[in-house]
Amino acid sequence: MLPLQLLRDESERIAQALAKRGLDAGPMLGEILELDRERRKLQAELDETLAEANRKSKEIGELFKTGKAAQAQELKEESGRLKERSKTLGEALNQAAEALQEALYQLPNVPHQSVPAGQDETDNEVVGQGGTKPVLPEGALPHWELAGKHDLIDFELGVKVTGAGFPVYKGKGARLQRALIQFFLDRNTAAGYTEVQVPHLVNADSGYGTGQLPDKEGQMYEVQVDGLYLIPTAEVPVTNLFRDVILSADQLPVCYTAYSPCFRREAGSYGAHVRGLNRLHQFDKVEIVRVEHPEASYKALETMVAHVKGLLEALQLPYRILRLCGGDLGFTSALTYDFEVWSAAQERWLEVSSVSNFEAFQANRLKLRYREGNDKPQLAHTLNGSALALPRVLAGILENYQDETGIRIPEVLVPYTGFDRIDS
RNA sequence: GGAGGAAUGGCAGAGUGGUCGAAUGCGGCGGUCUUGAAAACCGUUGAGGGUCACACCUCCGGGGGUUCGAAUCCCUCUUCCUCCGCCA
Repeated sequence: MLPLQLLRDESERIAQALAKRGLDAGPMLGEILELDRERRKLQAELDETLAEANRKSKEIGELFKTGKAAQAQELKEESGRLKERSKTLGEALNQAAEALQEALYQLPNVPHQSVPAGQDETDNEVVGQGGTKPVLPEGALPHWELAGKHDLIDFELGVKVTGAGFPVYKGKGARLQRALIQFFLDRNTAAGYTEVQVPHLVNADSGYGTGQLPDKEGQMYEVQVDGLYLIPTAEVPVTNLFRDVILSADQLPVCYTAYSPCFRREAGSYGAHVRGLNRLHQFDKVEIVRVEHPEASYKALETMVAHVKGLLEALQLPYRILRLCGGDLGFTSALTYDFEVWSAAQERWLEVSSVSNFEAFQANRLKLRYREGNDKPQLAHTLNGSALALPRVLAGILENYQDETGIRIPEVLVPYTGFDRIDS
């Protein structure tokens, strides 16, 4: 949710920037500003009425004390009329405030100036790459076949226990996955991120805080009886740790990392592109989250990008970095870099990380602020990124590291796995 | 799951119908004193809306109600504590 003050001050600029998303925000902004005026007008009227009623109440108190009951009675009647009026005004105000709130929820974040205009993922801009695509041996296999051949992952068992998209990892497959989690957490904490373990179910307030609600409701699994949602990413609980928080400026930046399973309904996505580990309903991810001073947030974003890059280079996986275009940019993000790993056997790129600056968009919903000295609290900036999402990294390792007889383990992982090859 | 108690400002803790956004202590910030620091003393110190700035309005866990008037009374929800039961 964009800060209202920003819309009042810079609606022209915002409308232009939102055009990069292919959105004609002019009418929406007009409506919002109109609702805002309406709301303030009603608020002023209500305040005036309440002020009057407050004065009357005090007078009545005085009159009773001095024994002038008859006069007090008169004032009571006037007070009653004021009460009626404030009730009506209050209802009108609530309606206006609610309409304003809803309109604000509809408005996505303003793309950063560096965001390229564009329709969809084909317009994303490649801003970096590294590693070399391997030359695979004769008879190389896609990861789901490798996983079956070496008994690393059992997709069918997952179907039996739960359904499609819930794989069962076994033996060295499970071990490799755990090694990756450990490796990522170690690297992240070494880079200054504090490890946290957070709930995997969140309440609706948290969903609103980070922007999953109200619009992306269908993406999350919901536990209706308790009003809870399974997290689609650790971003939700971790960022919500800071809901309704005022930090002092010298506490910034706050850097957290968390491992969690992620649950996504991914309704309507089936077919060849979701085979194997390409797209799952449950997967593991290690996330990094930062709360930053607004002036430092873009520098922090570059730091995060460099860090994620370091992870992929340590694993020696061929990757590329994309700057998302306006059309592909997430609703809550101002600037996003995607990291993709080359899937050698499928011959396609797989997204393994998405690093974003949300500026004050989430902070505004979260009421996450910082205070400089004794100044008024200001909205902080929030950022996050995957570091990294596990299944596609796993897929990349299996495919890229396969040789004639099996699969090698990236050197940096060997201390974590305890084995350096997978052979059957 | 059952029975009781509680929820107030950064923290602790007063306040049981009016002048209470709220005593007091601690903490924070500013100052006096000091070579400097500590101590002591003085001042200041919640958030949101609104305004050029004031005024003014709202907020004492959330929601609803009683009353001219609610932190204070009633209902309800949530959370925490104590006891009992169950349990990884």
